[in-house]
Amino acid sequence: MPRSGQSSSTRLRAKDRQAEIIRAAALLFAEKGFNGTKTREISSEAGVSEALIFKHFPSKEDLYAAILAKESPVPQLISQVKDFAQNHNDEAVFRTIAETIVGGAPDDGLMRLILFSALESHELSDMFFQNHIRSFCDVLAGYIQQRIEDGAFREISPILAARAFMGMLIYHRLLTVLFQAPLSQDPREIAETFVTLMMTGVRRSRKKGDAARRPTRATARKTGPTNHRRVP
Amino acid sequence: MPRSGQSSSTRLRAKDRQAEIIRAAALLFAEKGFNGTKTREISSEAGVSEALIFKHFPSKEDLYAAILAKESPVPQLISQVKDFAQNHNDEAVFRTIAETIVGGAPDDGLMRLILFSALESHELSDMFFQNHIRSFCDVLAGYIQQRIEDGAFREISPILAARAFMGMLIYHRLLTVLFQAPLSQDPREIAETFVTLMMTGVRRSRKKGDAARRPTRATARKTGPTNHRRVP
DNA sequence: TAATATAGTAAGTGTTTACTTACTATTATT
DNA sequence: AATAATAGTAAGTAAACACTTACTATATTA
Repeated sequence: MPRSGQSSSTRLRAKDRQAEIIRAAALLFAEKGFNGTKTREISSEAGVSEALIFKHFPSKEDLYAAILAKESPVPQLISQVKDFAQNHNDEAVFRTIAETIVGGAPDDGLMRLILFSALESHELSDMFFQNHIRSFCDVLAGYIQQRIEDGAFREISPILAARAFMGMLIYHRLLTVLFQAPLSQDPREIAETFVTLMMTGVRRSRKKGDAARRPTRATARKTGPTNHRRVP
Repeated sequence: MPRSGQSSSTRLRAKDRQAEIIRAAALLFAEKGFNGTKTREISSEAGVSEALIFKHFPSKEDLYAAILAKESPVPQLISQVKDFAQNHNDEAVFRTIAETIVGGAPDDGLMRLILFSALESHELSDMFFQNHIRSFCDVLAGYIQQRIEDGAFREISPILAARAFMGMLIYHRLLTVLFQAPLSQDPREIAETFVTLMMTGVRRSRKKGDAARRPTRATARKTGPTNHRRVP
């Protein structure tokens, strides 16, 4: 008689089982971090024995790496934004980004994974950050730079302007993810407030002599047209 | 002969020793989080035996709680801001906050502690967050609300405007703390860029009919004058 | 200075943890 | 149907962990 007992679950192909283990592990790593998650919990969540995890992944570290290595949904958004950017549709560019992020992307689990991996400074953290956050800032900074050259935006450091906008959105997301601090407004309303604030802040006003008191030209030029690729 | 051996260190009073242990522990908790830090490491960093830690703190959890319970340097900044606020000195209000945060407060260790405690969701995390972050938003939102009533700022949700500004600053700080993504500009220049962006974005423009296309009055009023205390 | 309280440690203890070993059950191939 | 390969597990193991115990050293005070 079969001694294996209560295993009523199906027997899967290696790839499918790995995917299932990754799913379970990602859930727990996002919830409790790398050090806070035990391999026994992962196996339990995946519905398999602990030993099987090590059949598929040499170590807990490797399993974690496999999760961080999964590609992000960000590039899709970026290409979407680039379409609007080519048409110089400022409002669409900002609104698309704002509504996506305020609307809940990256989702709570991914947000927590990004933060945990950054804090616990895994080898792949930098790449993970690059994929999910920095690429956004780079694209946006590039667009702002171009719009300054067009004369549509006032002279402002493109990197800082991009960081400022992403800051509004990511910080908002951070508060909701980390501290369950929900707002009464609905996401689209929130997004629009941020977009309006940003666009009012960067648009060149029609009237002359509003550009404040410091040598703005120096600031905008000092960063240079290529510099925005190096820092988020 | 004294068998205790290499202990050339001084014998301290309980309070001083506790402070030293807390210092060592805060350093390590900020670096590796609660689960990533071992009591043996703490004792080593503090230069005492592991047993002594448990003489002073019943458990590792209690030690962590003692660190989170320490009061923050934030209230001082808040009172400073309130002075400017009473004089309706918009630029000073925003600039003081911006220069403080961009200038490096909270420091790297505190930033990491806040994030770790939020992610690992300790009992005291909420209070810790309240003390270090939310109070800022509350004060700022209150000020913005008042300036809207003064007619100095356009009608915008005070909570969202406050979040937006704090977002620029905290996100900027986050990037430098977590990803060592330094900028070529000096902190004051960076702060000023954020301040200008924010003030341009919220100030009521002199010309009529600039307030965009949506019913701004509804948005600003819906949150109400007291609502900004409930959410960051 | 003897008594007493305080500050400190060396050497454990039971439990948990990442990972292994030695085996069984199921599927695919010939 | 026999063979080989794959998918899976029960029962470990050595090390690491938070925390104790039983003791020693140094102050303070009557």
